[in-house]
Amino acid sequence: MHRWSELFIPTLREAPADAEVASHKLLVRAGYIRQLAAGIYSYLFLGQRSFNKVVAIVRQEMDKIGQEFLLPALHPRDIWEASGRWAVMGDNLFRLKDRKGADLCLGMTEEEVMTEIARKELRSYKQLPQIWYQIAPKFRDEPRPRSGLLRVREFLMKDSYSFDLDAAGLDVSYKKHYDAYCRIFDRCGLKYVVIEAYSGAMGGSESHEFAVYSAAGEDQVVSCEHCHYAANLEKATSKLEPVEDLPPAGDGKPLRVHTPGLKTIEEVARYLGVSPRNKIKTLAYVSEEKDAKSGRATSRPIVVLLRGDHQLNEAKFASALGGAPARPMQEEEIQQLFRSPAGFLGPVGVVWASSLQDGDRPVLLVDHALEGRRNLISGANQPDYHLKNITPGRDFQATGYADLRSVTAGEACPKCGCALAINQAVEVGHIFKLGYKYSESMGARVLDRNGREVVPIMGSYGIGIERILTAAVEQSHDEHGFWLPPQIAPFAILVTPTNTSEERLLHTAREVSERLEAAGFDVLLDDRDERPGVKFKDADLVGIPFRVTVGKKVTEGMLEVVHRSTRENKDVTIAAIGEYFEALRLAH
RNA sequence: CGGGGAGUGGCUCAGCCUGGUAGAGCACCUGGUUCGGGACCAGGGGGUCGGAGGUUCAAAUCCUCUCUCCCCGACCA
Repeated sequence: MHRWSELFIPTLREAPADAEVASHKLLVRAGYIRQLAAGIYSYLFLGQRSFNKVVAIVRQEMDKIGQEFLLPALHPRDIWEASGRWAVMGDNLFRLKDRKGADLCLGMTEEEVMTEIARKELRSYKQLPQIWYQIAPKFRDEPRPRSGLLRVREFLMKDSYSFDLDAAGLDVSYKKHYDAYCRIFDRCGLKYVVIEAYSGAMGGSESHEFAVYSAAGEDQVVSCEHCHYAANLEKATSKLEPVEDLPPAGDGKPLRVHTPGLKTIEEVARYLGVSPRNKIKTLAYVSEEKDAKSGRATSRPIVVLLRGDHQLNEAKFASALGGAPARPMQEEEIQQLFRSPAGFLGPVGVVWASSLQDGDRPVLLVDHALEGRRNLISGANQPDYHLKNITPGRDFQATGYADLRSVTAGEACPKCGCALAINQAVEVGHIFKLGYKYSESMGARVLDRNGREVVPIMGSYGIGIERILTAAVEQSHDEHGFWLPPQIAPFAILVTPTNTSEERLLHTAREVSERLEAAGFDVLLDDRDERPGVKFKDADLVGIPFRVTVGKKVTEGMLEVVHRSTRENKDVTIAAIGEYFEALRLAH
């Protein structure tokens, strides 16, 4: 049994000035964590104890589907070169040199190391499938660490990797992870949602994210209240209401109209008496790529067309470009391509690339919402003029059509048509079907049944351990403190004698603590010589879900059990205290 | 990296504008009283005012540079 009087639990009456988010303030106040530097935290006794419980749950569930490894955090440069990510990861990768001047980095994920093992060791289809996982620190030099433990530079991650012979095998490994993740987050007491997600820098096809709704979260989750549709904003789509096209003006061919000084969509639409929905929004970007062999940087104009009232989604844009980074065009570049200043740009009069491979011409990507539309209005590539009667496919030829716009709240669900909502959430887990990206680039091969060499297909799967705790605090707190689910709380029960100088109270509290502990509960005895008010305030703060108050009623053989979440207060006899918690445990 | 804010005992902050003695509350130590929602009395310890340079008889305060942290944007577990 742990006695508070002997422990280091530095609770704070006030939140540190640099904390903004509830979980950050409370975890510091409760003595769980202390900050060492931006995005770098020490976990103190209560924090580490809670982490250990989370880790134990994760490990138990992962052991049902995979095998635990422990990989190094220090990686040699060459494996990251092999995967191509030494260059791709840029400043996010912590890099360092050893005494001989050799380049090393700190692992931000471990696809490279796992694939390296697979490459060297896996020889036959008979060895597949494999699921390998670890629970180990990861390092990312985040551009901006944030919100306490929500976005940090060193964190504990459960990362796992699956190797299968074919896509059907990957489906099975993926499903195993999906189910294991559900069990993990259920056991951790989180109220989470599973959403369709964007694969991002990881590459790959299918991807799901496990998210916990919280205003502190950085994820935008689009969800339907009616059906179960839920997706990351970077991935979400919606059904659009049909838009009535304008009737052709004049002879129906592109018609120049004078729009003096009117640059924005809104201004032009109002001036011409039409809706922004009948306008084309023209956005100009440049993608810059370094040729891997020559090292020469090549840049290429990328122009995006959207419906006038729509917003470009950067993630969708990036994936339409195959992940190549793009930056907004500068004024001179715009002049060069369109021969017109920004504000009057349009697709007509430029010869666009017929495909992304058609490298000499500028690329024109058009959002699906413009497909099949007629008689739209765009800039005329001439100062103070716009064009009417623009019909895609007739007046200009796009390089390609893609889903490029961001969904907005209130649009119709793509599955059932009901209104979509957008909410903030914390991403606690993410699963990816990676495909062949790493196994191919790093040269992993096995022989199949027919003795032919095949490349194994991979999946990769992550859980942020800190984020489980953070999300749990975010979802269950008030101005006095927080309460964790007993499974992940540092202690399940706090026994509080109101006055330790009264021998009888202290004695009873000890005895009750011992009995509860013998019954298998994690018990903390607050035997500090403090006034009851101080102990109650601390009890409310530190995340322990149940409190047993040992006070005056002891003379009548009674204790009080306080449920932190509801603040319910129940009298229980000393004799029955064990059964009381036993019954609660059964209820869980 | 762009934009905004902040660095003063352990914590939260005042003092800075208008240069001259470093302050409050909480926390801490000793003694006493007190004991069901952050007690009271008495005494006490603790601060290179983020760092460097400059102006001045004199700098927490004015000037220059710099470091760190937080918040808003582009990234992710």
